[in-house]
Amino acid sequence: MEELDAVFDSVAAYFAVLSEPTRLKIMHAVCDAEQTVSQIVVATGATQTNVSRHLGLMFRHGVLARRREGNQIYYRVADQTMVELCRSVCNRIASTIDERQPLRRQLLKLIPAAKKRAA
Amino acid sequence: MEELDAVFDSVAAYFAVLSEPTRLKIMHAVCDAEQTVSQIVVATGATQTNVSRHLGLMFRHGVLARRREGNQIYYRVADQTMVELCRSVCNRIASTIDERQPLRRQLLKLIPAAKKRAA
DNA sequence: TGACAATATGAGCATGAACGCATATAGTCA
DNA sequence: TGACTATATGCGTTCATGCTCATATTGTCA
Repeated sequence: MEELDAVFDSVAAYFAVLSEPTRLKIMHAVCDAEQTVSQIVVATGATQTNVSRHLGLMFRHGVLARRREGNQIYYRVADQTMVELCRSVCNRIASTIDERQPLRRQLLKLIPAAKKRAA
Repeated sequence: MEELDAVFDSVAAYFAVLSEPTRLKIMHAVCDAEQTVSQIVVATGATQTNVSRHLGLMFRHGVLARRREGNQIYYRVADQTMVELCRSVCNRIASTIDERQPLRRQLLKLIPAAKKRAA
C-alpha cells in the first residue's frame, strides 16, 4: 500500500475540489456557459474575494479554464468529468430521499443542465 | 440560489467522504469483499483508532454497511455509486498524466477491481 | 497621466477535521 | 466470574481551509 499513497492523495485532492458548497455553486453557474467573475459572484451570492479565491483554486486544479476579454475574465468548465460526477451524485442523493422531500426536487432540478452539456 | 443551499451542502458532504486518502484506502480495501476492522487496519496501514473513526463516519453516511459476527465486525460497501465515482476519477486523472509516469500505472491498477464489482 | 472598474492577493481569524493516547464497551472462552 | 480479543469513543493537539478586510494588480477610458 506504501507506494500507492500518491495515488490516493491525488484522487482525494480531486474529490476535495467538489467537497465545498461554494465551489459547487460555481460549477453550476458555469456548467452551461462561460461567465465573468462578476456574474459568478451574483449567481453564487458569495463575496468577490471568496469567489476569486475559489476560481483560482479550481483553475489551478484544471477544473476551470479562463480567458480575458478587456477588463473581465470569463471562466468555463475545463474538466467535463467534474460535471458528470456532480450529476451522478445528485441522482444518487435524490434516490435516497423520500419523494415528498423538497430537497429531492431541488436535486433533480440541477441535473438537466449537466445532461445538456454531457450530450 | 438561496433555498438551494441545502442541495449544495448535501452534494458537498457526499464528495467530502471521498476527499480523504485514508477513506479511499478503506474503500479500496472493502470494494471487492467485506473485511473486518482488523483486516482493514492492516490493509490501510492506519491505526486502529483512526480506521474505526473513518469507518464510523462512512457508516453514518451510508457509504458502508456492517454486520457483527462474534467478536468481529465486517464492513462492506453499501453505496456502489461511490466505487464508480472512484473509478471515474482514477481514469480521469490517469488520462491527464504522461504515460511514463508511475502514478498513472498505479491509478490504472486500481480500476479493474472497481469494474468487477460494478458489473 | 488620472480616475474608475474588474479581478486577484496578503494577513489574520475562526472553524473543522484528522490524528494519537488512553480508556470504554461488547463479545468469547475458560 | 475473570482474562482476553475486537472495536469504539472522549479528550486534547495540530493542521488545513474557508472567510473577511484591506490593498494590489490589470485594464479601460477620458
